[in-house]
Amino acid sequence: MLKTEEIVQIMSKQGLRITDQRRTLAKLFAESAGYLSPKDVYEYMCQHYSGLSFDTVYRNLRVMQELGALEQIMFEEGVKFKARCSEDHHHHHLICLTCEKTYPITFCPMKLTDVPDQFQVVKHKFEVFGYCKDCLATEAEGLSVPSSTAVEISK
Amino acid sequence: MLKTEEIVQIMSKQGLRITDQRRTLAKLFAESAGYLSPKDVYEYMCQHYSGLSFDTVYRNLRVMQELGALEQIMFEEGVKFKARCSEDHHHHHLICLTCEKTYPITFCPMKLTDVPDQFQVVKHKFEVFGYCKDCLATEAEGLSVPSSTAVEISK
DNA sequence: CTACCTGCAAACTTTTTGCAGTCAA
DNA sequence: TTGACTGCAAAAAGTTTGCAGGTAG
Repeated sequence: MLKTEEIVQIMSKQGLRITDQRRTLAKLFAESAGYLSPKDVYEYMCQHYSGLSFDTVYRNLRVMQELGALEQIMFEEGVKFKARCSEDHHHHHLICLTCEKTYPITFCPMKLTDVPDQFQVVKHKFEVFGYCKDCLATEAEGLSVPSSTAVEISK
Repeated sequence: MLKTEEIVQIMSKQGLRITDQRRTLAKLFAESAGYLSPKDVYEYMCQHYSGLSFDTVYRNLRVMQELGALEQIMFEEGVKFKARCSEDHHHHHLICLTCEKTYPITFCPMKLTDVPDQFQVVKHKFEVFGYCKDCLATEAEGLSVPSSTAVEISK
């Protein structure tokens, strides 16, 4: 996953101004293991910026995604974002259903897939969902609090 | 893909009343090769029922999905629906980006995937996107009209 | 200094809910 | 006949846009 400074660099190099808010956004995503919904982001950012408005969050999420700093994924519950993977080689993900943290899978099934009759492949998606070791352990302990996707970040 | 009567049966057996509108819905999905958004469905149904309201479409889509007659998938552009696959064995899909028609892939990569360290797999998704033979042919002919997802259905 | 960024307000899209009349079984 | 289904209206939720003042570079 990208580090705070890498995300800031991406924005800076593309001509974006690095405001306090955008730096905090970069830090939030750099230190979040899982996916964040616009609402998650808004609620987190509100703790640091009192007069924050939802539209600015949307604008920044969109810009950061268009610049390639963030990845956008559709879940059943709606859109979510996380920092782009820093690994440059093609890979897939295991995704924990509890904490939404992702783990890389190097294996790509595409090479082994028999594509029928003149179908021209453009892209593919291979995602594995389940429960990660940590969340299973937490559950086993009988703790009712799942590890949250939100993170504590010192501003 | 399920046939009209199969969809109607599913609804009927679960205690739903088979209204004219629901039968038409069943027929629409049975004869549609691709995915349909709520809007697509609404616009199609409007041609047959003048006073149709959007909320009824939503209600019926939700009910049919909960009964297992329809599959619901999130695309970048939003939710879409199509009739459940009638094949009973596990499979995946090639999805055409133009007409959104799907083609089955029997190969499942899950068996070959090395899952790390105590990750408990619950489900997986493997989808291949591209252009199908028909749409490629249409494009090659220089025709600007992509084969629509909507279908002509005699009421 | 200047163009970009932000908050505010409002519009817009998508989806859900309550209610009363209508209709399938 | 009766409970489920539908249309209408309105609300709720999610997202986008225009504008005027503020700020990074």
